[in-house]
Amino acid sequence: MASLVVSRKDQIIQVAADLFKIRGYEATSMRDIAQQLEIEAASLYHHIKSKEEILEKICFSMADQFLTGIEEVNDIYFSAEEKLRMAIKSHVRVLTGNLSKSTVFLHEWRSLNGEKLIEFKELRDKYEKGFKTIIQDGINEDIFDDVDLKFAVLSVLSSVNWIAEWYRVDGGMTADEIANRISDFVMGGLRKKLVTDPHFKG
Amino acid sequence: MASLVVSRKDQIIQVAADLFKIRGYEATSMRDIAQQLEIEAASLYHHIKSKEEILEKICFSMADQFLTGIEEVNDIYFSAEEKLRMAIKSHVRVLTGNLSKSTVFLHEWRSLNGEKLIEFKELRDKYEKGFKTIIQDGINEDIFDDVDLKFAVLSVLSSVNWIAEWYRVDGGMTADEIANRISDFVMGGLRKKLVTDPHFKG
DNA sequence: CCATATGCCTAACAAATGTTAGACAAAAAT
DNA sequence: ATTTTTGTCTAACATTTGTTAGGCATATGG
Repeated sequence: MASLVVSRKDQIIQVAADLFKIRGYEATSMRDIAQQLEIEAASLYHHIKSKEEILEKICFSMADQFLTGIEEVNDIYFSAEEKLRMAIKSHVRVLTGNLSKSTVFLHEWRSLNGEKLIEFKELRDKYEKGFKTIIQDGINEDIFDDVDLKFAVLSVLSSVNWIAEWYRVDGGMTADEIANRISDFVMGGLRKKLVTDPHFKG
Repeated sequence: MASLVVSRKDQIIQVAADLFKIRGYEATSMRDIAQQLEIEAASLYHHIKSKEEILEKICFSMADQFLTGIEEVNDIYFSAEEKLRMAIKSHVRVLTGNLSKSTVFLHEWRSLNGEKLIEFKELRDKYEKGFKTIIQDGINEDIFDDVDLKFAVLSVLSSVNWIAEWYRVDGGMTADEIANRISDFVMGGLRKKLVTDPHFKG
């Protein structure tokens, strides 16, 4: 079943993700996807149940990766700052690891319907909660400013998520370099302003 | 022509923007828009030329507002920090002033075609350049860290743009409050780390 | 060597899409 | 009072959409 070579189904999903990223889910037709694979649209249905199944597979597989990352970080005992840096690193790695799928995860999930949509939103909230926990830890540890929690989380998530809008694989920055710079940046906004050394770089 | 009461055309565009924000441009049909106005789809065409014209009107009117804001800021002589705070304030005001249209401006512009798409991208680049100028000023003035310019701009824009994802009119925060908090936050990431006073709040 | 599974094809479908044409009523302008 | 404008309607259109049915070929496994 699962093998080293990419299954046809996975190929379809990846190609679909690439198109969804560029044109959006609704603007991408099954014939567009098929054309990219040089087959007919009807042939896709021997591998997938429906167009929406493709979207579900993308959204939930990414949700899974993002969640796994932050859960691992929260399981380990570390300082809040260390945790936040690790969480950001994990996030950027997942995101840059599959940019197309990540973009779909971030923007196209609203095309999900019914139970799947509810389920997805729950996972998304769970992920936000993971960051919230870390920042709350930081406030408790007196490391971070006592900023409004929700606001801080949103600021952090906005910084990391916007990467999907501008990151290019050949842009010269590795995932970890980006993660470090973002960490420095948001840390500057969160950390207690006690610094004396002008060359301090966090 | 232009009057105090909202023209039918403007009503259509506003209703369309609201739907585009929720479901996306492609997923919103002319019949959806018509239904919201309690008329038939065909009736829309006495006011607008095409579905895409609606999208164009939304995208370019918002681009105009955002650009006007930052140009005003850059015309005035002020410190870079002051300018950045003003630019952020202007941005948040425009954004919260019409959340639906702003969201369309941020996410649905890719459904534009041909010349209009190119034109729009130019305006968008021009806006980014406005922020870039401010931050460059700050670096020259030795107020901001010598961060990579492009990276800093993207960080700032990510912070302000993500607001569209979570801001609710009844959420208890005014536009200016949000602007101030974001300013504090990004300033923490940009400003030279020379602070000694632990109660310093920028 | 045969049976089965895999992967693709053509053809077709019902539904939904953006849009046009032409008619009719009410309001505004002359 | 009559013309013009404005705003809507019904009806229809060509196209595109996601999807299904059924068939044919190649590879796989007994």
